[in-house]
Formats: sequence, structure tokens, C-alpha cells
Amino acid sequence: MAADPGSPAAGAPAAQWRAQVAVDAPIWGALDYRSAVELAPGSVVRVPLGRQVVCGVVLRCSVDDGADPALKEVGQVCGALPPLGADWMALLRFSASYYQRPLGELMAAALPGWLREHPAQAVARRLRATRQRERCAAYALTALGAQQLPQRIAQRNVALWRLACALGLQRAGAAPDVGDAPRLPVASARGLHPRAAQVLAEWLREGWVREIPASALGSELPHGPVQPPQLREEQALAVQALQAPGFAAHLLFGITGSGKTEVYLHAAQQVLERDPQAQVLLLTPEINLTPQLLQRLAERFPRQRLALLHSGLAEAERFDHWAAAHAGQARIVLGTRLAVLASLPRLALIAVDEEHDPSYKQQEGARYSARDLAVWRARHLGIPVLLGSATPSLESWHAACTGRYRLLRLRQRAGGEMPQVDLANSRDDPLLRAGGPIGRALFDALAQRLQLGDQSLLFLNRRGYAPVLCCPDCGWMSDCPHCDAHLVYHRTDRSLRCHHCGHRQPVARACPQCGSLDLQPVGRGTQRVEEALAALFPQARIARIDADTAARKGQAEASFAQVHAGEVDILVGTQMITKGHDFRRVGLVAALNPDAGLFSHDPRAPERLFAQLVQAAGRAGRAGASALGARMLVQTAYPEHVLYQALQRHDYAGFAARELEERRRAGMPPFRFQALLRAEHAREPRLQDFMEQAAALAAELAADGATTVYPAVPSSLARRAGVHRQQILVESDRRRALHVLLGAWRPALQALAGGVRWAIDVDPTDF
DNA sequence: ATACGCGCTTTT
DNA sequence: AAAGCGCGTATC
Repeated sequence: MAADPGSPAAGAPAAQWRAQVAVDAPIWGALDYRSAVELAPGSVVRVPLGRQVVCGVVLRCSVDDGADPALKEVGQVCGALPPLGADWMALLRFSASYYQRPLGELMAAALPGWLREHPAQAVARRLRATRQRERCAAYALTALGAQQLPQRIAQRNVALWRLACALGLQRAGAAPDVGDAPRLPVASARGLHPRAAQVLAEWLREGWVREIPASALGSELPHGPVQPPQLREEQALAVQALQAPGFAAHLLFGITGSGKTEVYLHAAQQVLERDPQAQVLLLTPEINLTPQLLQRLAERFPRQRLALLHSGLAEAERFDHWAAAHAGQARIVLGTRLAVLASLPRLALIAVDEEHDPSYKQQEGARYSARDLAVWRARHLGIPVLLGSATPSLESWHAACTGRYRLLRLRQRAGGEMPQVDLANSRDDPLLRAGGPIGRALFDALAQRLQLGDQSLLFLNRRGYAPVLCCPDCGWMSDCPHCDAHLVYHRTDRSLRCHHCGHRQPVARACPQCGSLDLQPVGRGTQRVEEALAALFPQARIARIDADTAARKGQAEASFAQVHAGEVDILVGTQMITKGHDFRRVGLVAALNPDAGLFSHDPRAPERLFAQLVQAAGRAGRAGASALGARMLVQTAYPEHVLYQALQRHDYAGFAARELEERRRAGMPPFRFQALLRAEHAREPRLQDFMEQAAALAAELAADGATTVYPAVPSSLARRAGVHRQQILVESDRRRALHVLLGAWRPALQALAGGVRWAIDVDPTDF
């Protein structure tokens, strides 16, 4: 410790500064520490807290008046890291107050874990080492590599092949001309293989690749960056609109395949060219989608340093990317919702892809909306933000309709056609009545596609074999002993599993209540559909992708690769299969039973369903190759329902107008503002008691008339893992009034809680 | 969060 | 009397 550069030297003059530090603990204010030197706001420090040492961020530093002799001393200062900027501090302060969470907790969520858990020395060492490593900016294939590498990679090692292909190697056929082979930037290699650094180091030793230093990258490139494609007029107009200086929120509304990504890329290019230090933040909903987008960015901007930020990265690696963004070296930052909280000192443009996607809302801890924070951040910085979607959130759509956001439309699909949507009435279908998952119309359509060699994609939001096991004699159902939910029957391992708490038990042979041996699986999951398909189409090659098959690492990816390679005729799966993948040979997409989304208690269920179906439809006919044309088939008992009618007309605007009118009448967002108090406790009476007091408190605070406090109700899963859950909804005409209420409610609840776990969810999306 | 103290129960 | 644990409180 004595040799630590961050510690004050022995015999130094008495500390004379007082630093207010935000630490990761449920403490609302900052804690005060003494320091021998003045610390800039935003400095990352390590401070003693109780008997441990934790990471903190200096909020302010003033001359110590000596009033409190018990103050502890700041431990180490992370001097190697530039202090976090004022705009970052402002973003975090806003987030903490808006979402009613301690500032230190938000900061801890925004900083990479590796930074929080390592001493200043280790941080400095790693930053130095990274700088060293960066002398190599890219790798290129050597003639030797082109010759030997194909024999040295196992055929089925998908990740290694991804790397090799990015270097220009082809799986089969002639060796590539090495002079023309693409350069693989180090940053993009990381997205292609989890241990890319080690693999490439080994290939370097073997002489299969050579290093290209950052300085040489530009001149070495034979053709320069990939030429950006010519924009269509409507795309060019969108890019042009983004040139206006200052803050503006743009809603880029374009169907699947209309080239939204190309608009992001052009807009980014423009910003990067105009200011040689500018940074662009690109948010995407899912980790799965980042590698493809990263690859495209790396091709288009081979000279720019990219950073990748998502929770799938190893901690130390995430730190490297974060540090590159924080230092301003990374010019383009691609990430999931947590990336909106990254430190970006030269941020000049934010784009949010699929802005309606529910995964932008964090559902635990600080329940922030990355999309909303992106807009706040852009406004605060006076820069443009671009929200893209084929099915915008009603909030964004309303903002565009009322002129708060600027609407940019992409009406044409670049390649391929929009699928024709057919609604198959499942009410009187003999095949469905007989208990199968596939109705007459779908059966015929599948048979036809099989004959033509088209691929089909079937989606169903229920994994497992059957959602519940039933006894027809006494009515017993397979219920979870810890939750208010059924145990799902999984046939592959003959187990009953709870999808909420993870409880798992072997399937009963006889009814535990009456002993009947006639237990019946009721309802359908993906496994059962897969089984039924195999029986209906014995000659078809069928694959299934859902959370169960994806649990084995690389399994989902391998299945997707099979689909892309044309080795699968019918793919069955949950939502997972409707996102991102650009299937070239899918002609038919079917939703097996989406009706649950029409009558849910969750008011957002219809818009989620609509978005999901549009997204699924977008998987069909992307290449426009099928002789039959692209088609989507929806099996429904309510073909006349307005949601399906709008879907059939590809009429998002009509659907949105109707939903918004409904929201206006029901007094729901975006016309009123909501917050939800969620609480849980093992003992129901204790929970009830807390909730009654909480509701009474809120009612007192809501005396202004603009705000409504609803009584406590059980949450949608009233008991989970043996814990009871309830919630109180608070609604207000004025955001301001709601936040004033929350600001007073929160400390009162804290004093009241005594063992009850609770949290406030501002702008809840999930009930 | 994490740790500690306080007062209560259970164990020796 | 010693060890065990549920809850409440402070962390600077």
C-alpha cells in the first residue's frame, strides 16, 4: 500500500480538502471524505465504506473547514482515467432523480464492473497495456495463412470460421488473392470470436496473419472503405434532415428492409467527417444483433475506432471498450441499453434502432428507459437523436404526430416485396379442432412451400411441450409450489418446469390427487409443434429455436446457420426467430396462435403484438426470390379484429391512431404519466399492511387533483418463488406533479418498509 | 449492499 | 451461560 501512487505520501501536510463522493450504496446523498489534494468533479476514486473499500465518483470538492474530524480519507484516485465530464454527471444526476434511485447506484451501473473492482494501479496498468496493444489496429491474411488456415480450422467451429471469413478466407474453393483480402480491425474481431485476441496472437505466431499498425491502416487499404451505396431519395432526405444543428428528435419510420440502417450509417459518416473528434452512439435492443451491425460498421468505417458495449462482454474487455469511449478514441459506440449511460465526451449523434423494443426499458434495479434517456441526453447536449422503427412506440409516434419529433418516412422496401398477410380463421378449422397446432390453410401453405423448396418460419410464444399438465378426472393441474403459475411440461427430459422461479420436478406418471393414469398435456409449446410438424411432414427438415435450445452455447447460432445454408425447411421458434436475421429464402411466415395479445390485462399487449407480427412478417421475402411471393399467415379465432385488419393492410398509422385514441380516453400514457410502486414480502399480511400505509401516504400527497392513486393490487404474478407481490399505480396529468409526489413518497416509504422490498418504477411498461 | 449490534430464542 | 438469528440501523 505504501508504494501506491494513489495514496498520499507519508509525512505529507494534513489533508485540507473535503470531497463529496457518490458511492454504490443505497444512500441518497453523497458521503464526505477528506483529501490532501483538490479533486476534480468526476474523478474516480476508491474510498473506505464501513469496513470495505469501494469505488466512488467525486461530485464536488471544497476546502475542508475541519468541522468534522471523524472524516475518513479518500483512498486512491484513479489518476490514469480522465475525470468524468460535466455532461455525463448531469445525465446521471437526471437519471437518478427521474427514476428515483440513489446517484451512486446509477453511477455504478454506468461504470464497467472491472473498473469498480480494481485498484487505481491495476486500472493504470491496463490502460497502458491497451495502448501498447493498439499499435496493432488490424490483421491481414498472409499467403501462408490462405494456404494452411482452411485445413487447420475444424469445420464445425463456427466462431473460428467467422474470424477466418472476415479475413477473406472462403470455406471452400480456391484460396483468395491475399493482396485483395480485407483487413480485420482488432475492434471488430472481438465481436466475431469471444477469444479473438488469443486466436489472432496464435495465428500471428504461425505466420498466417500479419499485423497492420494503426498508422499504416489508411495507406495499406487497397480499395479504401466499402463504398456506401447510393441512397434513395427518401433516405437522402432523412440524412439531410439530420444535418440541422442543435437538438432535434427524429422518428425514422420505415418498414423492414426499407434501409433504416443505411440512414444511420450515412448520418454517422456525415457527423464523423464534419468533426474529426465527434462520437456517434448507436443503440440496438439485443446483444444478438450487435455482431452483424458491428461488421457493417467496421467495413464502412475501417479507419475509425469502434467500441462495443453490452453485458455479454467479459468484464475486462468491456472496460477496454468503455475506456476507449471515455477517452474519445472510439468514434462509434455500438451497444445495448446500458451504453446510453457511457461516458462520451464528444458525442454528436445518437441513433436508437428499433426504438419501440421493450428491452430498452431496464426491468430491475434502476428501471430506466434507454430510449428516453437518449432523447434527454441529446437535448442536453444540443445534438440530433434518431429513433428508428417500423412500428414506433405510441409515445414516439404521438410525439411525431404533434410535432415534437420530426417524422422521417421510408416508404419503399429496397429489395423484395412486403409479404401478403392472410388471416386464417381457426374457429371452425377441422384440423385445429382435432387438437393439432396446424390448421388447414397453414397445412396447405406449408405443403406448397415444401414442394417449391421455400423455407417457412413458424412462431409461437410458448416454449416447452405444453404449458400445463391436466388430470381430466379430477381437474388437477401441474402448478408451481412456489409461484402462481403452471409448471410447463418439457417432454425432452420428461420434466415439469416453472419458467418463473426455475423449479423443476420429474413429470408425475399418475395424478397426485386422484391417482388417474390419464394425465393430459394441455395447450401447445414449441416442442409439441415441432413434434406435430414431424408427423405431418415426415420428409421435411425441421429445426426449433427457443430459450431451451439456445441454452446450449452456440446451439441457436448453429441452427440459424443451418437455416441460412438452406438445410432447414421449417423453422419453429419463439420471438427469438423474428429478430434481426435476414433470411434470404423464407417465403412463408406463420403466427400459430397470437390471440392472447388481444385480450391481455396489460394495456400495452396489443402494440407489442402488432410490432411482433410486423417484425415476423418482415422475415418473409427479403430477397424476393420465391415464385409464390412472400406471405404471412396468422391463425386466429378473431380474423375480424381491428389489429389484424390493420396488419393485413400494413397500416401502422391506422393502428396507432386507434390505440392512441383508446389511450386518450382511458387516460393513459402518453396523455397521462404513470409510476408504479412494486413491493414484495414472504408474508402476505405484512405486505398488505405496508401497501395500505403506502397508498394512504400517496393519497395524502396527491391532494392536487391532477394525480390519482389507485388501491394496491396483486402483481401479474402474485406469488413468485414463494414471495407475494403487489403494486400501486399512481397517475397524473402533469409529469411535474407526479415527480413532486414521488420525491416525498420515497423517503416516507423508506421509513415504513421494515423488511418489505420495494421499488418505484417510473413510466412502467410492464404490469 | 454489507456489517454490526441489540434483544430475543434455542441449545448445552 | 453460550451460541444462534431476525431485525433495525449506519456507512462520511
